[in-house]
Amino acid sequence: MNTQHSPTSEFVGLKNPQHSPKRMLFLDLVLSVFRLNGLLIAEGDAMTESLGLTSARWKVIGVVALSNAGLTVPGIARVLGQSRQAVQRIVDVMVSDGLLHYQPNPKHKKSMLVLLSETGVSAYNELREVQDPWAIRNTEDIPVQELESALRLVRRLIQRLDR
Amino acid sequence: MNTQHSPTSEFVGLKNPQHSPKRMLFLDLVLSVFRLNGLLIAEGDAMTESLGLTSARWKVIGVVALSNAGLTVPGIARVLGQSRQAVQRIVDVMVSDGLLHYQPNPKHKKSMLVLLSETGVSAYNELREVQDPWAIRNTEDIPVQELESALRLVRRLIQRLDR
DNA sequence: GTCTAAATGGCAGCATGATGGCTATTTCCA
DNA sequence: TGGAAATAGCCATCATGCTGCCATTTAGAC
Repeated sequence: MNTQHSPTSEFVGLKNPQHSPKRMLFLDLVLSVFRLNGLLIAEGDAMTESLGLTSARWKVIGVVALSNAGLTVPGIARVLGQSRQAVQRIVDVMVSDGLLHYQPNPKHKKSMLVLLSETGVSAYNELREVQDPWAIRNTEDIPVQELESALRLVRRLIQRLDR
Repeated sequence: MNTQHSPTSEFVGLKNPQHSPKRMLFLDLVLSVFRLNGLLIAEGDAMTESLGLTSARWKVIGVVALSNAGLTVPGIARVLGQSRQAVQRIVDVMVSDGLLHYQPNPKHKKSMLVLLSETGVSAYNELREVQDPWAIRNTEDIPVQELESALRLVRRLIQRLDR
């Protein structure tokens, strides 16, 4: 992705002595999350390219796959914390690509349920076949306890910001 | 932002017993980073709205402010881990908004140095005035040690992915 | 000193996601 | 039950960021 070494947060943070360490720590964390987000998207796109997926799509396919009875578009959006419209666009494309299909929703005349098609199910299986080794590869030298504690902190920040 | 409670990773992860805990933990962390990224951008936009800034712009203004002799556009891009083009667009707009200005670069005929204008300096000061309390507010009940350990993990993942 | 590879600028096109406005449907409560 | 509020679909617009392409400039190897 980068042609050079990128000092990112080492460079951006920790330089101005008039700020409290905690503040710099937090801003450094924020910038690092931005950075990691970008890298994860790039990585996800590259990883799922051969499956005809992208990062945006494996998020959706993952959510749908884990729902038993199907989800509406706004439901997927709520799970992912994204706008209805963004998810609607992705789902429409995925339906026309044959990965998902709509099903009448007994509880709502207009808001259809989204389900995996057969193609979608196999895409999800293939997805897991590349995603699992990727996840393992990226965590093999990181203790579970560290992952758990970082996840807790991230969730804590999410809870705080999501209102 | 969300009209309902958003279960995000609680929902997406931790359901399928055939996966190793570490894998689910990592995927959960990935989805949570996506989520946090979105929330941080929204928060940053709202916070700096009155200053005529956006998240994309305070990233740039922060990097430029911390550089002594100015940086080229590709230099900023390397620090932020973004494409030249994305940064170029933002910088051009910020120059025409009077926040930044270009200065001839003795080392490169075409690649100008980017510096803060006077307006840019005061915007940066105002930025810090809202950003500092925000950072403090969001970390007041979180021990420094937890922030440090999460930052270490995030950076570790960044290093691993950034090649 | 020359020549090749890397870096840069500038252009275009595309993907993702947010927002706002409008209408239709559904839910909730007085 | 009736009406307000929430939810959902749909359309358009904008912001951010990516890639590809090509010409120019710079830097490094020889």
